[in-house]
Amino acid sequence: MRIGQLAQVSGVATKTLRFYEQAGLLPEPERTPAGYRDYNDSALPRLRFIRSAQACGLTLAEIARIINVRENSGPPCGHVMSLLDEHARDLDQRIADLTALRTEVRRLRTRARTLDPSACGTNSVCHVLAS
Amino acid sequence: MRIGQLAQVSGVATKTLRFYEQAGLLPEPERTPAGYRDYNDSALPRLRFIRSAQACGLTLAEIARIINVRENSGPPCGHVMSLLDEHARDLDQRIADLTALRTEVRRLRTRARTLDPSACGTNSVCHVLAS
DNA sequence: ATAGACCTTCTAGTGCACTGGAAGGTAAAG
DNA sequence: CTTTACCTTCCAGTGCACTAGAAGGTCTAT
Repeated sequence: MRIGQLAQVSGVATKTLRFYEQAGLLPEPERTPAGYRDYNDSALPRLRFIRSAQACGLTLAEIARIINVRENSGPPCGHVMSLLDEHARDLDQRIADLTALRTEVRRLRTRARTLDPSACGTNSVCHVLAS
Repeated sequence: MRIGQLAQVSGVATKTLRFYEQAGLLPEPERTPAGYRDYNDSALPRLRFIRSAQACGLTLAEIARIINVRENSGPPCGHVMSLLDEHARDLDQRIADLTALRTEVRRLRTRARTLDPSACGTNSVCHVLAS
């Protein structure tokens, strides 16, 4: 399977496939005599794995690390579990931060409707945001 | 007031102050005969405004735009209100996305504890993440 | 034979908000 | 006079995940 076809069936751009290979996410494929990449059937499940892991919020570096652990030390379950724990905590934090921010933005927006534009002092940029 | 002192009292790094000036967020200050930046009292409230706006999730480009509107067309209230609306919607979306992601990550993490590492097939990288 | 579709490598750019470092000028203190 | 601290400009790098483009090689169809 050549790179364009893999891009087609996987939905991952050609450029991205080469980039993943260079980043250690995809193994180096065989080459045709002309030097064209010739992927075997393991490439597609690997790409699906990468997409699943990405969808969980893992970075490419973390995914590469999981693949590396897998190839050198067998099933990376423990490693993956601690990564998931870490990301769950991270998500808790980010959701809390964004929720607080949303509350503030809504408050400002509501306040903006009750303020008189002409009362906006010339010494500040905006009396809605200046708190 | 020289740049180091302004950095001190504002808590914004010297490099960042020069960067803000270059980005149109801070007006170009006076210069001493030696070419040193000499800030007046308007710089500090301006920096506070930038910090407030940033805390609301506005980008530097949006903040620069608000400042520009203010300087050319007076109080930017309408513009600011639509920006706040937009950011509130954006926050809703991001919070919903992250919450869904957190649910999924927790589900995988729970599942990982019940799966047997030795049952992890050799043809996949990780049976926890491969779904 | 030639058009075009596809492939290769390499370098460099995107967006965001800074941050770091080099090379050099200036001011105040000892 | 020299050290030290501070200032200047300019260029380049950070992290993340790609993405773009140039210059060239190859394969297939007409």
